[in-house]
Amino acid sequence: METLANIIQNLNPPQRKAVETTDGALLVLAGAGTGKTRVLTTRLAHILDSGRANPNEILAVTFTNKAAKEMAERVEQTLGRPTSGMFLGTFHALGARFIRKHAERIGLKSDFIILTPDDQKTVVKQLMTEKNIDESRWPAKQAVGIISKWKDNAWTPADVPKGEGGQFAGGKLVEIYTNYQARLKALNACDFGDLLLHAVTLLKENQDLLQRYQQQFKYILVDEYQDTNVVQYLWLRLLAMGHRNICVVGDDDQSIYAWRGAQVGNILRFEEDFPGAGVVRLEQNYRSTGHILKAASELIKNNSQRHGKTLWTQDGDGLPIELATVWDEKEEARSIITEVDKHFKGGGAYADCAILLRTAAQTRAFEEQFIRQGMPYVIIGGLKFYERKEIRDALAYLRMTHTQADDLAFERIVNVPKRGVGDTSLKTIRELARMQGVPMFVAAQNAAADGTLSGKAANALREFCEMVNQWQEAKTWQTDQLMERLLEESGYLNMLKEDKNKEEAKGRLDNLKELIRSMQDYDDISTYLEHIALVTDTDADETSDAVRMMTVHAAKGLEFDTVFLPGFEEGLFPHQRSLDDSGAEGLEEERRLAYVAITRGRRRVVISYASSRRLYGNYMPTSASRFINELPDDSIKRVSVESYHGQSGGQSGGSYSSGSYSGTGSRPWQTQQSDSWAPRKSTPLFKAENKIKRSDDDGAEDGLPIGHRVFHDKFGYGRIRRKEGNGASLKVIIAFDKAGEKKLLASMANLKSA
DNA sequence: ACGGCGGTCGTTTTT
DNA sequence: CGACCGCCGT
Repeated sequence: METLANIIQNLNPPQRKAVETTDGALLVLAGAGTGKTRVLTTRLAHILDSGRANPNEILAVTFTNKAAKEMAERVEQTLGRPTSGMFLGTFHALGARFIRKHAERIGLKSDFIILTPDDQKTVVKQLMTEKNIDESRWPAKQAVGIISKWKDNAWTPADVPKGEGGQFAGGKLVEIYTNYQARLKALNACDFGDLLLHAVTLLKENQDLLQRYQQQFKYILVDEYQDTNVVQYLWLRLLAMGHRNICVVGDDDQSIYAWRGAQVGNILRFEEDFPGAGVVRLEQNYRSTGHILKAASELIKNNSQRHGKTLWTQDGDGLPIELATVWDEKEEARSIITEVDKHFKGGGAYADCAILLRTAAQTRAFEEQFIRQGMPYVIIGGLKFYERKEIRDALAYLRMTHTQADDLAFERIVNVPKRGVGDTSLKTIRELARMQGVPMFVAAQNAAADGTLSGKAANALREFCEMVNQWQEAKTWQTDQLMERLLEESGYLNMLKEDKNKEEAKGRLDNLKELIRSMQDYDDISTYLEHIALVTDTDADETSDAVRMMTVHAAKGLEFDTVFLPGFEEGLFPHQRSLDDSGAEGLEEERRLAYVAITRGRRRVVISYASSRRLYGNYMPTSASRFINELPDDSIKRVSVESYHGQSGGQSGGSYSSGSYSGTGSRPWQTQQSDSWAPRKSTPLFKAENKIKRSDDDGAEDGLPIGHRVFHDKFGYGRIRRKEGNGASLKVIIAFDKAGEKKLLASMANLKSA
């Protein structure tokens, strides 16, 4: 067992300094792959082990649950004992914990619910409708966005500067914000922004609390400091002013959330905020090869707003960064998949490979090709589990059972499945509730009983309320069992089982099963609801051997053997919108994003760009990203995509070869249109005579025998299961190898024999 | 109450 | 091109 002293001894000098400089303010500039987590955890272990502080005197803040969890595990591992009592968690989780403890001081109850962005939109929309604000001119979503930004800036409604919000909603946005906060209080709810805003308000307005916590937290540690926004900064500052032992770790070059309120200025200004602060630079990289680091370093040098550091490695140069031009996004996807295939056939794993994209929409072209080629892939950080419709519905049932005053939950599920309670009834209930000052659930119950509402709606509501009342008596059940009962008795499961869109409904049912399974670890509803609100578990299939696909934002903090970076084109990366909205600063953020992307690669990085890309349906000509020109010639190698000619198995695709362009000093791709990447007609996969006759070709023989193997352009290979109908409306049910079972119209599906 | 049609709009999103 | 939303017709 390695002792702590040993671990510290084995750190490199700057790392050791970052661990041992425990007192005072310290800024640790930790470049990508420089052993940041190791330093953080060792530092915490060192503070505890040396008796400088007890666990409950340490505040350690991260942005993600994943980072918090990893840190907790590694501190315990290093220390050899549990660290219970330490205040370690995300800004939001710690904020929630703090607010729950002192909820009454800001007019909340400690069991307040945490609203999702979707809930926020619902509330704001209602407020805007009440004020007769034209939602087509001023979308509620945008209003939520602006209000959230105000909260990021630590502005309560009273703090919003005059003129902020401009003419939005006829200048009434601040009014809406005020009403919104009042409404949340009535709902006993906080949105994500409130978890921090209220935390700061509590400290500002309660001297006793401020003093108490300033005393308590002897040591404060902050991860990813470059991503902190104003309200997070203020919170930290308030707490740190007691002992002034604050250590922030971050990398200004990896600040990619300015558009969400993060202030790069926080990290750039740290030494002014905390005079006398020490600065440590971690620059030795343990992740990537020399070429990758050189390319990334040269790129980021083009930014002006930075502390400045240079990554280096003891290891060799490795492979140069490969640069490929392709015709369009389809060829881009095919060529990358071919490269992955080569990697796999050479004994590598699919999971070594990651495709990092500027925008989520880019996944589409890849998905189509993955399915077609039957290559396993996972999209990481797509739709969050709890953002799925069926999950939100299920949780609304749970919330309804937990608190019958949860109006948002009530509105969400009172008519799901359809019970015959429409907009009109709902509006009546909403108004009644408002007038009587009672929850909508109570208003509905009354209205159905006293005849304010009648007919079908009243009956439906009576039944619904009766059901909820019964559930409330089962509140103390195991959460998973209760959830199962709610879904069954509400008719939700039946609704899905009868859904005509079989494939989709099956997926939803699976998700609900997964939800119920995840509830087994929680024995009461409120603990579970807190968990689900603040924790996104996206790492469900981290173990599966599949190509990883995600946005660059989602890739921050991760690393892969081989990284593919498609779409390095002007307008896409850097994204036009960043340039339009934020000019030079926007460009710098895009460049940091590119820097993050490149530094994810351990051994191999492949950048590509297309000459033409489909945008909103039509093909647009594109040009190479300016970032490509900012990469050093010595560390890049031009590769071309070979053409393909009906390769075995009918798989089409391109493959890279370092042809005539390798290592040249000139930049041929800017001017040349070599025929090796000119558009080419794709080779037909099957000869015409192999093509299955369509049903309308021959009434007696449709040429689609059950059990026959077929190929479909979108879904890939599969086997015919059943048939329905005949003639022009003949449908075939095919079990695809990768895409699951689909029902297709034979005359449209363009199936080919396989 | 609710399904279907047509007009609009279209980055990134740790919590 | 497609998803989403609101409005309109039943």
